[in-house]
Amino acid sequence: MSKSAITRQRIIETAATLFWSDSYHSVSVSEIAAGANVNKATLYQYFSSKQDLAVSVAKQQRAWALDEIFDQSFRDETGSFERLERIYRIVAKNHKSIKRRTGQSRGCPFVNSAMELAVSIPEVRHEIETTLKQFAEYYLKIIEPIARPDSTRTEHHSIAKALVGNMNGAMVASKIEQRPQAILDALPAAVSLLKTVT
Amino acid sequence: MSKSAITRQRIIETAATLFWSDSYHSVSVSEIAAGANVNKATLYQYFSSKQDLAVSVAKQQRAWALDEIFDQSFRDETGSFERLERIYRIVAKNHKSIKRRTGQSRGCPFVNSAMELAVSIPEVRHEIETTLKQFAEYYLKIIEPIARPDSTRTEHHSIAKALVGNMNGAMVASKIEQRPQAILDALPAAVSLLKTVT
Amino acid sequence: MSKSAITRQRIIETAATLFWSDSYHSVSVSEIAAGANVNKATLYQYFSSKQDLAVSVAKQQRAWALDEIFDQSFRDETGSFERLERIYRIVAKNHKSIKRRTGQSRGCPFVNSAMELAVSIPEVRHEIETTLKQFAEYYLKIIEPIARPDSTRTEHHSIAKALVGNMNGAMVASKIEQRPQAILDALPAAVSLLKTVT
Amino acid sequence: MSKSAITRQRIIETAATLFWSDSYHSVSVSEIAAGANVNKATLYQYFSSKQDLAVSVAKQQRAWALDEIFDQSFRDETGSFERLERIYRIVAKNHKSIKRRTGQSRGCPFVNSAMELAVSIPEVRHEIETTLKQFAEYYLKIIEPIARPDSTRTEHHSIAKALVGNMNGAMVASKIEQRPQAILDALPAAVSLLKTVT
DNA sequence: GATGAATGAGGCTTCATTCAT
DNA sequence: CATGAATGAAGCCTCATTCAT
Repeated sequence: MSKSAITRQRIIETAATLFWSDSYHSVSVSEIAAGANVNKATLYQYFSSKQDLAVSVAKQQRAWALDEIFDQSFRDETGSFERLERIYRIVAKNHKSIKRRTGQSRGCPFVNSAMELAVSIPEVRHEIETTLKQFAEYYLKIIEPIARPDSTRTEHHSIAKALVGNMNGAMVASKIEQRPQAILDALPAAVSLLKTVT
Repeated sequence: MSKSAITRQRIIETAATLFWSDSYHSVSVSEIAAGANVNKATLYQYFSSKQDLAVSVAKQQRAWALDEIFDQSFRDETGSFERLERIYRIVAKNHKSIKRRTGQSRGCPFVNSAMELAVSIPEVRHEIETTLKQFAEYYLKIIEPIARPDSTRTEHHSIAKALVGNMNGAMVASKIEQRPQAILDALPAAVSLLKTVT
Repeated sequence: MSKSAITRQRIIETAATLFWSDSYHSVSVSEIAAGANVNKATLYQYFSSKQDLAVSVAKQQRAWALDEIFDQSFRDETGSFERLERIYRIVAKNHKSIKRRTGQSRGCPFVNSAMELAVSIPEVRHEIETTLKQFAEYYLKIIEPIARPDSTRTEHHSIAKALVGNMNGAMVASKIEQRPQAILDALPAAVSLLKTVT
Repeated sequence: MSKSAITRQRIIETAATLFWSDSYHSVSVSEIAAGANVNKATLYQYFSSKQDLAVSVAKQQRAWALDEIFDQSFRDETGSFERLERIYRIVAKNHKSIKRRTGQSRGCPFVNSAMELAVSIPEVRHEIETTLKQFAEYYLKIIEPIARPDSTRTEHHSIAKALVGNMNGAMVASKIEQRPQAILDALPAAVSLLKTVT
């Protein structure tokens, strides 16, 4: 990775962390630059605006989530229910660790950003829509192997979306109640949704 | 209602609308004052700060939601499944109408505010936590009449929370996909969750 | 005293206290009104402006100082040196008591107001100039009985002014060092100044 | 001096002049920025707040006073009485010149600021306390060479403080009477105070 | 005479962004 | 490519004051 690319990456990581720790608007460009150890003007050589940076953050976070949550959960040859459970366990573990470290239950970076920025930065909304679609693809791969033979692709899609929704709802609860355990609490509902196609 | 109370109410309503139409940070106090036809200084005689106003908005929105969604859905003597369905229908109808009028699918005001403000205005987070708890109470009243006799209160609570989560997930989807229909799409999952206790 | 006069007096007293406790600009008309238990609009029926109130306060404080400090010190038939000493003792006692009660060494209300307002409210400066002139009159009455026969009225006036200056300097020190004792510390210099005409 | 340092200095000088010409509260940050030919935001890159600026002004003014008044008066090898006189002459000349130029007798910047800000900006009070202590050191250096051999250090300190007080009282008079001559009027008292230790 | 309600103007501060080296 | 320095615009909030009853 070139020095440029490393700097760029550092800025994105810093911004991602700061945005997630509170919100897009509560973090200033100055703070991001300071956190990434770059001059503010330098930051603007990598990103044309704060909004642009937010879009890049959203993209980067998608890559992270796919890698660290979904690919992880699909790594071994295991059954669908186990995969589903793994997803929830990884996420919950992550959030519990953050809570331990920072005292905060931060919720889902995608949901957070989308709720705050959907209107004012449509591109962020679009990126997150794409992200959630990709999450749904993974859920489809969980559903299909165990689906009743007579079940339709449409049904599968609905369940996949319901599973995305279930997770998002859980993340919302986790943030509102400041209780990462809320994520695991939502696992049974996910399981029972999955069962409806079997 | 006294003149004071009317003015105060007008400010809250304006703020609620504006916050919901984009976000807390994207709306300035000046805009709220202008929208409510009061001088900025007048606004500050009713609310000690913008944050304080956000808290009042959160409280007011709770009252509205309970009145217009949950109480509405419980008005007639009907079955649990119908009540559940009504909740989703009222919400979906509302959001579709807003979309028609404004072009926007705004999502849930509680989820929106909570995601943006949970960290920086803890009192808003707290109010919304309370709100969702009260929503869960209504779901409990839907669950209990039809629950298996051997089902426990703990189970009921879990389902109630899952239903709140399902709705919140649906609202998130509705906002991210800009598609109020997402709310109705989530009804089957809600129904199937409810069935798990019957 | 009529009810009106009482209210007016209460406003002046409140304002005097508040101005003295910090400064003219650090106290708002709202605070004064609240402190005096009157509506802000009522306050404006008694005083045409905050500046006008400041002028009235300056006048009132003159009356108090003459009564409680100078007339007190001249009450009994005693010698000049004792009278001089009494002035310093009364003032010091006062300021020590305030310090005990509030933790603050507030300095001289005349010097404070004059330094802050001389430019922007010339009438306040003028009132305070008059006040200090009247103080000098009292010092003259201390000087004359003991002055060398060959000393001139001009000399007496100079000493009187020096005594006023000595007290003001002491009040400044008392405020800057937050130490009311500074007032008594200045007594020897006053005495030695007085001795120069004997 | 770096460009930064020059800008910073320019802001301090402008603020010092403006504060002195009326008062801290009567001057807005906008006016200071305009006077220093910088954007308001630039000012805030050099000073974290208006209060912070006031503290820096107080420090700068100390340096000026020590340089231009006390060090000047001590420059040549002369006697104590001459040095004392020089201090008063320099100050008086200064104030007369300002009065000629601006029509105002502004008084002492330290006393002015202290009286206005002692309560609300304790750090300003502290800086000015330090300043006056350093002035007293100079007076000590005037006292010691001519003090009676049997006089004590404590006495010397008292006289030094009395001289500071005498000057401050003179500055107060100069401002209240709008008459810089009041400064020179106070010289005889200073001299006679000095003589008390000889 | 008293007061609840309202307000224009302006306060301090911070923002995202750009210039010039 | 990096950065020290600068900035227009806008943020939230408070002020002294007045209106209308």
